[in-house]
Amino acid sequence: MTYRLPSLNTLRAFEAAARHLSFKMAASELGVTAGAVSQQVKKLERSLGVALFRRLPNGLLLTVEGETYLPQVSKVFEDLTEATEAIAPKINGKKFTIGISSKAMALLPKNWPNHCDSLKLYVRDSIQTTDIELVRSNEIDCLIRLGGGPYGDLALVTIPSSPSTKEHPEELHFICKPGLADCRQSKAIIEDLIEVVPI
Amino acid sequence: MTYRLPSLNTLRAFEAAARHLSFKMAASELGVTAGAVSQQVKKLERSLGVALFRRLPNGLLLTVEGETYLPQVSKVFEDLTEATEAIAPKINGKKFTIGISSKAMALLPKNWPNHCDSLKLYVRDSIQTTDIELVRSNEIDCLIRLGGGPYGDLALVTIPSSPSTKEHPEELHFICKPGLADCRQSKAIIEDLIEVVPI
DNA sequence: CATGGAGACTCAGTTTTTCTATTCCTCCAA
DNA sequence: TTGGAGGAATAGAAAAACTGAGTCTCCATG
Repeated sequence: MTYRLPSLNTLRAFEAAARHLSFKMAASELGVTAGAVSQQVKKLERSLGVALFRRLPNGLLLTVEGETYLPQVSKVFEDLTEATEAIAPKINGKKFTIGISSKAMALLPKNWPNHCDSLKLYVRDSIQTTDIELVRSNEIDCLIRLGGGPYGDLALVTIPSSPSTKEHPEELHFICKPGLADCRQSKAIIEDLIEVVPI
Repeated sequence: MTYRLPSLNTLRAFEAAARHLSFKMAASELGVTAGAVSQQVKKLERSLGVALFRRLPNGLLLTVEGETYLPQVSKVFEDLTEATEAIAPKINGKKFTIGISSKAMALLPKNWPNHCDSLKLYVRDSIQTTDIELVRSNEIDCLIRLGGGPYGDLALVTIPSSPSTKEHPEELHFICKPGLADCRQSKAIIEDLIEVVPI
């Protein structure tokens, strides 16, 4: 069976843009510029012969076709993610790697994190402050540390914790590339941290 | 939700190669060279960190992972094809376009083909013999004519019919690009022709 | 044993695609 | 009216994909 399909990579641009209803946000998720997303979506629309977005002055809206297409494309990506993770020991060259500072580690239960295997996590502890560079260079996927910043264009999720005084807010920071902020692993880790960190 | 996926276009190479258990045949289906397929598959395997094929001296075999992966990837392509055809008035710029010569048309029932809408067929009749060039240039997707040839690297399916004498074998020829030979539309048309042509 | 064919691999070089960076435009809100 | 936000368009740069030629191994044939 041969399939007549649009260029599959343009579908990623569409899916992200449709989810966010914004080329800019989709671009940030995918780690490219908004122009690139715009071009990819346009290419897809041209090859399908149908408009997927309505470009309004104040943002994007899906057309009927886009509205129909989006959930199906998302579903396909979910299925594919699941199938891929089931057979692949590493995606993009490695497991999801967590860098964590000693101080942050001390705040967490001894056996944290619990779900290393099922989520394919790999923990590198005793990461130094300067190591947000490791995030930028893709050496690690995310960094968990106490406070600090700024982190430039990296995504930051703050997990509140006590005892924290105004002077020394001991908040955990979860830092990663924007495109990874809400992938399965990130979300699982963040949820877990919220649960596990002493309030 | 962000998805950590391999390059989607490498999946097409894998899927075709796995279905045929041959890089060469996959290449022909995709309209590229075998080297290109080999490289794409290798890239996929590297990014997943797992071998999908066992390269035996006398051909290819899937590994356990490949065996697991194939049906899921195929399923995804099917779903995507369906979703895409549902919203797209044209894939790759147009409906599936049939060119048909006057003589061939005369051989067929008046209202042929019946399934134009559901299969998104578009029929251009009175095509000339020389118009296999229209197939090469993607102007039409397939050509239906009486006998003739040779067609070079194009795919040919012969539909036998009578009355045909040794001297003037009135066989219908279905000609298309190799990559389109067994797509949904081609298969439906060919089946239909076999049914409809007087024996 | 040659020997020739088939199919996969490699690698350099080219072509094609994709991305960036900049500039422009429109709309909206202050 | 002005500034900001977001999308569109463009040229040029960067990256990815493809080709084509040569190599290798295995197998079938004579």
